Amino acid sequence: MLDKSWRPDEVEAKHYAQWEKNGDFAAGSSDNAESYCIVIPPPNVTGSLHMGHALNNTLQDILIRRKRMQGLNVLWQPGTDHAGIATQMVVERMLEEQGMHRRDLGREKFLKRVWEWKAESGGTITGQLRRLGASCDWARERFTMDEGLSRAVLKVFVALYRDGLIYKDKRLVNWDPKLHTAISDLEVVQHEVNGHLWHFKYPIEGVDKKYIIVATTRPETMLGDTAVAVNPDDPRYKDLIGKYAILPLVGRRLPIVGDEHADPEQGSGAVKITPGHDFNDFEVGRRHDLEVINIFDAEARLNDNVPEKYRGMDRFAAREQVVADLKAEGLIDKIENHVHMVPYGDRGGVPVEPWLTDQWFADAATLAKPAIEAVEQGRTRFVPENWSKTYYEWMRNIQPWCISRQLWWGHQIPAWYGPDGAVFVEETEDEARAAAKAHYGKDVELTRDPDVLDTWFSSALWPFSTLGWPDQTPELKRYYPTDVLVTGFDIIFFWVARMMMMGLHFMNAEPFHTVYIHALVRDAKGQKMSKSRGNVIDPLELVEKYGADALRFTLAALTMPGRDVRMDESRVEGYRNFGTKLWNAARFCEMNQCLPVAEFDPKSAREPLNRWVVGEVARCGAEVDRALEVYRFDEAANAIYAFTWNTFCDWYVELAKPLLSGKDKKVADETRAVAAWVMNRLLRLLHPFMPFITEELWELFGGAGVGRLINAPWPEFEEGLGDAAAEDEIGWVIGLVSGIRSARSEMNVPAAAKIPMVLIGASDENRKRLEDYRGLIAPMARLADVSTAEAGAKSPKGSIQLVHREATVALPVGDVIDIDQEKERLQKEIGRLDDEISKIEKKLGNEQFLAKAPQAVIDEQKDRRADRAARRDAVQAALAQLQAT
RNA sequence: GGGCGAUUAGCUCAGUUGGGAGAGCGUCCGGUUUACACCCGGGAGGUCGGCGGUUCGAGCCCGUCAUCGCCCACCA
Repeated sequence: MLDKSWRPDEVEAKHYAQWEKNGDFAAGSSDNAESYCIVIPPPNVTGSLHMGHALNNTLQDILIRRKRMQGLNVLWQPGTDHAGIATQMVVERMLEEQGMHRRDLGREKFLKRVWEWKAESGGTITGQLRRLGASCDWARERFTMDEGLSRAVLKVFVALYRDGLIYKDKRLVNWDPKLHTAISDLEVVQHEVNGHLWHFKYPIEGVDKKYIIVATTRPETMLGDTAVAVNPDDPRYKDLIGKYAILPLVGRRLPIVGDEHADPEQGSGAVKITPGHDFNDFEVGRRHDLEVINIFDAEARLNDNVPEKYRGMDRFAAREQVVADLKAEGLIDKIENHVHMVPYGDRGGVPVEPWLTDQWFADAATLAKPAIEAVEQGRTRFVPENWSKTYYEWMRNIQPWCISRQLWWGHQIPAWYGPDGAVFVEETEDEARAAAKAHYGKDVELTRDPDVLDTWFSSALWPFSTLGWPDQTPELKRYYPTDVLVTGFDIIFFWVARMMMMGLHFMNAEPFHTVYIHALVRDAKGQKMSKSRGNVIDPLELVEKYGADALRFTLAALTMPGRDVRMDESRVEGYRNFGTKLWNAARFCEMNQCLPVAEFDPKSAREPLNRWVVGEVARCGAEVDRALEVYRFDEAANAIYAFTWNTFCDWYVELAKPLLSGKDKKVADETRAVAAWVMNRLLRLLHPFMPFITEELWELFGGAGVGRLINAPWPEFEEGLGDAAAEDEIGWVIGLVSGIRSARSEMNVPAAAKIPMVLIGASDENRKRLEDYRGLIAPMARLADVSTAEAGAKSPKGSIQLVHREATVALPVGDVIDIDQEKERLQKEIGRLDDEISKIEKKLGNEQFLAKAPQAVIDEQKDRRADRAARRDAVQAALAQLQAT
């Protein structure tokens, strides 16, 4: 016997362990069955599960479990990412707590520490994914720095280098002065800052007391100025072009150049040019062949290229000093308050500095072309579709991708330098040595490039590197291209775009046919979850409290296209209750011996109630299929929820009670078989969403010798289950019971009062129905008796009539009803109906409507008019009778 | 500046070939009846952001304004 309520904690671990032990998650290895593959977005190896992961992996698991049940050759490829900067920072912070710096340890020992940390914490997140129920093929788990995946990285790097698609260049990059590394454009985030706009006066050379005014938000960079630009068409400054200004504090001569970059509308119209520390100025410098002066060191402290007094100062201290010094010299025109955007490193949390360094770049523009075409041609499809626009926008304007990082944790760049700086890019040191020997004609000392690759470089290879590439494995052949990638919009650029580029370049085929983009998970108020806001909801706490099934179902039900998921604990609670509801329905079935009957054919059911519910579950199944095919997780979840609670529990189970306890054993047996059959189908439909509770209940409803639910076939419903007649009859019963309940409540009939009912003036069909279903209706509507009377018959003295469709129901209530109150209620009802009727009349009186509306719509309106008119008359009659009493 | 999205019940949100305003939660009333109080039954509550247009008919289509959110770019 099942317990009274569902205890997730007791069974979840048990079932997961069994699934894993039985190899239920293992990829199918048959080449015959159709294959279905999802590669997991690899979480950071040292991370822990947050709500975004929970959503992302729940959706994948739903897709995967369903396809597995459908008998496809399924692989859900799991793994983790080494997460270069993030992981290195964590270990650095741990060292810091011991008063150490990574440089104290040296590269080798530091890396050893990182690997130790990985060994220590690397299992956390995969353990948490298991807790969630994720049915990944764990035996195939990969890590981006595994031997195999590292080999793929080297091969890709060398190949792209040889194709000229990777190159080394000296240009301005975003430099993170805290982490001491270059970062890509994508890793820069703009923060709004309340700052100032300083207007400086630069003296014009050879003209006493004449100045050109330039404005800046970054005074300290003036120490690196090498020109002043004005717009060539600006009449104010035209004459100054070709002349020189003198840089205060430094004394350098600055050519005044004419350049379109200077906007006459902005500031003073003249702009200081610092080619070494500003992307726009760098371009201006190129156009005018200006000197590029680097004034910062790696920590953004001023270096020896500035006057002595500023050397070694932090950039912000230097800013104050420069302003003070200029002020002292009377060279500040004015200072305005100014709100502007300042670029920050997304990891380091300090403003990044445009800095001139040697870096490796990938020619993203070239790689992007086929990736754009793949989406244009529909070989890869975004769901929801509008994300393709975002993708195009970025891909068509893509900049060179800076792929080198001045870190230690990651894939070290396979480039070796000879004594004269000649570079040898090879997959191994031996090959580099050989290449160097061929180049120099003798063995020389080589030094390896110390930089590592951007983490996203290896992630870009994930869909094929995890399947074994560069080896031609059976898995690679069977599962690439993969089917769907499930991810959040925040990494379309970082990851999706790059996988497209690399996949198309190296595999000659798009890495996935569908990219399903889901939203962000926010808190109940719609705020982004963040540690600083303190509104982070830990998915594992919710799992602890309500069970993994409840969290999963919540995430699925809240996943609507184009809208963020607002995680409200009350919803999780509600879906936990849903699990309990299902549990109790199962318990009811168990108590009534509603257990699977072998070879039972639902079409053989004779009772309309049974025929009806069979049709309803088939309809629910069709809806789940339809919704999941178009990634409408919410609609699928809601269909199951509504069927389970409203259809099955609220009506079927209740209406079945009299049948189960009735004298007709055949009917009771049929009902038992149908109830069990429905539970069986329901559990299968629900399994992808709520794998644990359904697996637990499968022991009861799976039937003899069918094994575990995870391996059960996805339900397919043949045509013609249920029928229109049964639907009609049960619909009528439900409508009648609802009507009576509503009237009882409005008439304040005590709930416990069992009263007789007379159905007056019903059609022959409905009189028959009432006869047929009185046994079902009476207990549901708490009636003592049910009978019918001819049309126009008076209801028994002291009774109340209520109107149901074409019929009038008289409820004799003795003295429990307040007659005046009831009169009032009927008056109101008449008023409502009159309003509705006049609305319809107006419509039907409109010639244009009659001329132009489709016939079906017109007929519908006529039916409504007839229905409402009949009800109005009936209520009117009831009122008249009431007044006569 | 460019793009995307939102605005419907107290709250969170559904609502597609344009034709009777919905769900969950909350609230109020009433209830232990073959499972379930993590339950059952019933009710109240909405000028569908404003204005204009198309249409016989608009929550839905078009225009416009307002407010809010996100992404990209720029901001001397």
